[in-house]
Amino acid sequence: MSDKYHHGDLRNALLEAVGEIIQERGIGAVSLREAARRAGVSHSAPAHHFGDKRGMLTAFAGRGFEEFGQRMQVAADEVAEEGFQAQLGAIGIEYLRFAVERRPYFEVMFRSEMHDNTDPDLKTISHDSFGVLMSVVEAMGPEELGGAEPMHVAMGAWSTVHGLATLWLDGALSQFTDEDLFTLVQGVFDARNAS
Amino acid sequence: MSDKYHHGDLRNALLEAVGEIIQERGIGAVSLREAARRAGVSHSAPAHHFGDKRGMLTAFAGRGFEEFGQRMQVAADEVAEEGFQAQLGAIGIEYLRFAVERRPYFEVMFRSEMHDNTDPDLKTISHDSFGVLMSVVEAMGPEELGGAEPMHVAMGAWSTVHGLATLWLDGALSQFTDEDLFTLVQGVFDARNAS
DNA sequence: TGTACATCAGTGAACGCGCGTTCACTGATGTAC
DNA sequence: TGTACATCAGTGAACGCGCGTTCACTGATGTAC
Repeated sequence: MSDKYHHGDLRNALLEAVGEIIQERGIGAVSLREAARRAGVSHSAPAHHFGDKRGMLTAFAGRGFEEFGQRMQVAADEVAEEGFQAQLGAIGIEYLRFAVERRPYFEVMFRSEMHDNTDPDLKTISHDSFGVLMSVVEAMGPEELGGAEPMHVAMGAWSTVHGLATLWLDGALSQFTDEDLFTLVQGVFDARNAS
Repeated sequence: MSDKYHHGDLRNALLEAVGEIIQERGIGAVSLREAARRAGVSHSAPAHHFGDKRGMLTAFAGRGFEEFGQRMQVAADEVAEEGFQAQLGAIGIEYLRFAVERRPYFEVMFRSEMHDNTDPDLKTISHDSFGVLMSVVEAMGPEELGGAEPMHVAMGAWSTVHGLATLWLDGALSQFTDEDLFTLVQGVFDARNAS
């Protein structure tokens, strides 16, 4: 299949290649030419599918948000009967897990100078992801919220796990091992509920 | 002074230039040549002071951590008599303020692939910055900690403000205005203490 | 006070590199008849 | 079943660009005597 003139699934192959490049050499190493090289195709082929470099990364971010949103939803649903606190915790853990397991997606998704964040599809899907968290928080009653604004509770949860994820990915937590990270987040959550 | 052969303060001028570049065109636009251009000096001059590009950014990060650490310390000291919770809050607010006001520093400091994070000076000074937060938390008694580990309390505070800062800088909170950000963080803190 | 000399800071030409983008092209595929 | 033709996917040469790094150099400064 590799010596066919038509690749057959080049768009997907290129996006896979982007993920590999980021995983192996970091986000700065992404280029149309390198993606083409990895997909075994001429350097000008990517422009056919994505227009330009930004287009390629926008498509990549879209893929990421799709998987991300699904995972958030599944995580929230799985513990739906254990209460809202359990849902918040499950979403948080899954958020971190995604950041670690799917680092290339995570980085492109949240670095808006890399993609076209005015793209309507991307706006829709990223907004939907946040909606999973918001709908959990909005379903909470005043007693569970402790009288706080739903938005503040949601932002508090989001920023905490996002902060842990970015600190981890940026190497600021190099003192901890990979497994420590998840006991750490559990400890952070517990410390919060205790105070 | 601009037509002198010796600049007199080129090292500083180059680091200033790096800050301007990031502020205006983003971290991806930093280059030795552009920094030299802005400092009004030949393109090969920066190598004299920093060795290579990574060296220049390492020096830049060092400067950032220096100012950062001082600001954290001042913020903590100013409200030292109002109790530990006030100190945590003041550090958090100052953290965000630094991220917004000194964005170029913040970005290079926390993106470890940009600089040489094995540099001993940098390790020392960044470790010291974290020490400001840790020493506040470690001075808290069991009653203020609510029985939680000091490290977990510290990481919770750090990751929350760091998450807010990075989400803000990356444009994920574009729904909020610049001022909203600080009322938001206050709301997040309050929501936490309420629950 | 003057002179010789070492040291330091900055120059400018040159190199090779990988990149994004454009464009006329060609090979393969599918569809209409 | 065969043929003509349109459409689509990928090619490869070419362009101009900014970059990091090297290196022999030159101009300015400071110090010893």
